[in-house]
Amino acid sequence: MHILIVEDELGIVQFLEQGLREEGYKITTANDGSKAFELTQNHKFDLILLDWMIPKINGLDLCKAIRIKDQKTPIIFLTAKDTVRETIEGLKAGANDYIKKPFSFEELVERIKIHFRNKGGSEALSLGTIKIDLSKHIVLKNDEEIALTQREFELLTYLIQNKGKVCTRNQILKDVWDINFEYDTGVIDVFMNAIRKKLKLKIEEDYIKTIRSVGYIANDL
Amino acid sequence: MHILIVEDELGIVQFLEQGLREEGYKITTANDGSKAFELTQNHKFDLILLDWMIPKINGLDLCKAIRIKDQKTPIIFLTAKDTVRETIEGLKAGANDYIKKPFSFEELVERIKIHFRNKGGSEALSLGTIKIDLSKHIVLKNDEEIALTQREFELLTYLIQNKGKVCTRNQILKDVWDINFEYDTGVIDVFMNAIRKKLKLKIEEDYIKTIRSVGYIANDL
DNA sequence: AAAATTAACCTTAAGCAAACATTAAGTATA
DNA sequence: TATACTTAATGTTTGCTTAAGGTTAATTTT
Repeated sequence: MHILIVEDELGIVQFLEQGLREEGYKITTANDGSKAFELTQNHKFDLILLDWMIPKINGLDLCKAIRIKDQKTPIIFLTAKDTVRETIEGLKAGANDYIKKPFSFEELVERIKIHFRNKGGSEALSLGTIKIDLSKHIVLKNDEEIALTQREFELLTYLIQNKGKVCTRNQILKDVWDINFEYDTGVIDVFMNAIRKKLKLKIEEDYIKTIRSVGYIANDL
Repeated sequence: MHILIVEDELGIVQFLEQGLREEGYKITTANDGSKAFELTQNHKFDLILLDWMIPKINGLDLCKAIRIKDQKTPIIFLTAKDTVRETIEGLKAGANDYIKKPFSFEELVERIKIHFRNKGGSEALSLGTIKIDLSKHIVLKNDEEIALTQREFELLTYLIQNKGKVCTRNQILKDVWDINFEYDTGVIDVFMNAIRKKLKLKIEEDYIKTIRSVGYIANDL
């Protein structure tokens, strides 16, 4: 889960960054509005924490600007102003939630979790005619359900989440199997075989391509 | 659509009032139980948001009092995390739903819409031929009443409220048992077994499906 | 350039461990 | 003290991993 923190006060940034890192989130920070906007146009975040008062572009305008292209990513406002009017402005501009300074760290984490809970990973992953619904935990090919085991599901999801990028065998072992050391095993091959078989993907088809002596890559055609 | 907000904390009242006004609802507020009761006797509301802890009359008694004359108007409890267990009392007392603090504004609006969507009585949860009446605390299968214990009821309700979404074992432990740490226990299995047995759900039937090494999912067929 | 060699990958099947189902006994609760 | 909840023990199923043999592709040798 990748969170963007947009805040200019260094103390708060460090506090949030360190704390949220410990919670297991990947963090990127921006200390002014224009830098933040640039980041949002080139990267995908799972959630944005946005201070109301930031240099160059104010939080409200930044929120509106982000929402032009992206209606989905949850935006939570951090603000010292506790007047209701501005809350509403923020919500109208497309923010999803609002938290008043000073806030407890626990409170913030709770709020963040709420937003991830609702999302439930409902973003639909796809690869050609293959669709993955994470919240239902099903895989469809041409709208027909394909039963995969847990590991098969995880591996396929991983490849599709990294669509267009080569996944090396070591990366796969690390991210799917949690094996962080050099280890010669054939599991990946076995599972790739199972996935291709169940999804009826011929090897010469390029949806999932073998990169010999490197790894695998998933690609729409 | 006219909503009554019963809450004593001014900040929350204002936040809710303005936010819901923006959503197009007509809003009336009351900051204590007796004032709220008076309002309900002289006006008709389409929905009531009710804090658990309010001055003069507590939320639970107020709920009961309202239900003497009026069985229809949806009542949603706003409740702090650590009183969820008591909220079940609230549901028995005639509330239709509850929402845990802290909640996101979005989440609240979603819940409100759900109640307006299926208006025409208390919200009936269902799964195939299984029906749950939250206000009566009753489970029916093919119109025949099935006696469930409290925990069984809560677990089944939870699964059906999240129909179509996978409920992980950790989520279930957290939301039904309020166990927020990693803990190896077999309770879930025992209760799933009891529910399936009492409702005569065969494992190979997909109303409640086991997702191995993830959790369970409820589904209409 | 063809054949032989090697290395990486594909495929299959069997053993084994983990996850789940089920039952019963112990513990808490109302 | 009876009912419901939890833990523990046992049985069952599922699927992960290993291992072994077959295939393909790249490299080296002839």
